[in-house]
Amino acid sequence: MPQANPNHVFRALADPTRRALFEELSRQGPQTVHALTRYAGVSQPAVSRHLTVLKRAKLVRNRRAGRETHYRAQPDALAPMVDWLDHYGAFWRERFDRLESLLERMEP
Amino acid sequence: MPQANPNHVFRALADPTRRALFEELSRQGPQTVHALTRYAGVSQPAVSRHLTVLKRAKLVRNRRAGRETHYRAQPDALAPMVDWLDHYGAFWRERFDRLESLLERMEP
DNA sequence: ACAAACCATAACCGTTTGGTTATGGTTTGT
DNA sequence: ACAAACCATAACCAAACGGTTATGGTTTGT
Repeated sequence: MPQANPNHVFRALADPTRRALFEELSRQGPQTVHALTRYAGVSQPAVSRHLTVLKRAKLVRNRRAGRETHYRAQPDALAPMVDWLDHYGAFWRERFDRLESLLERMEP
Repeated sequence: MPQANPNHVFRALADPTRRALFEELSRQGPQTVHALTRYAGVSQPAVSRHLTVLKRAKLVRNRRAGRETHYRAQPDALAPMVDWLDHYGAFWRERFDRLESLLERMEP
């Protein structure tokens, strides 16, 4: 499974409304566009286009079911961002390395 | 030390040129605007403004030394992004939880 | 069969963004 | 003292963004 363009991921999550949509899908599970529209506080077309952007970043998947479309979060698409932080965020790297070294001492 | 606005962090890192600047500072250490301009491939004023955006997100700090300004990466400002991923990225959370549970079994 | 519900796309609009050149202030080197 | 170097800010511009209303295509319910 080819990783999504990191650029797409970073760009998609730069907008607070899109982050909120992704968060909602992560917490509450799959939902229709209608439900997400009620949640988001912007118009339905706006939600649709935000979802399109998230989809291009592979952060969500959709499944058509009759007249409604169900969207679900695809959290493993965050991998490029995690990798980036892993690489360039010393704060994070430290925290991770500490655990990993413990892990290695545990299972040599 | 109050965490930077998560919005600022996400927005700042959404631009590839700004990410490149932050990466360069992370890898090579502090550098002047001049050096960063040679690296970035855009004009000096453009670099200056990108650095201002990164600074608002607290991702970089600057120190004036005579006529030059030295910028350095401030990786712990990535914390809001790490926290967010920790919360909403199942992929990531799994990886982390697995290590943490091992850690707990080690040090009860 | 028909009206209503659901969703995506189009068309439009003001604002933000990311780039440029121009300029000016401070500091350095000669 | 003066020219050059370094940097930030201003002014400007095209493109991208995020929102809206309008519209049309499917699907559902009566």
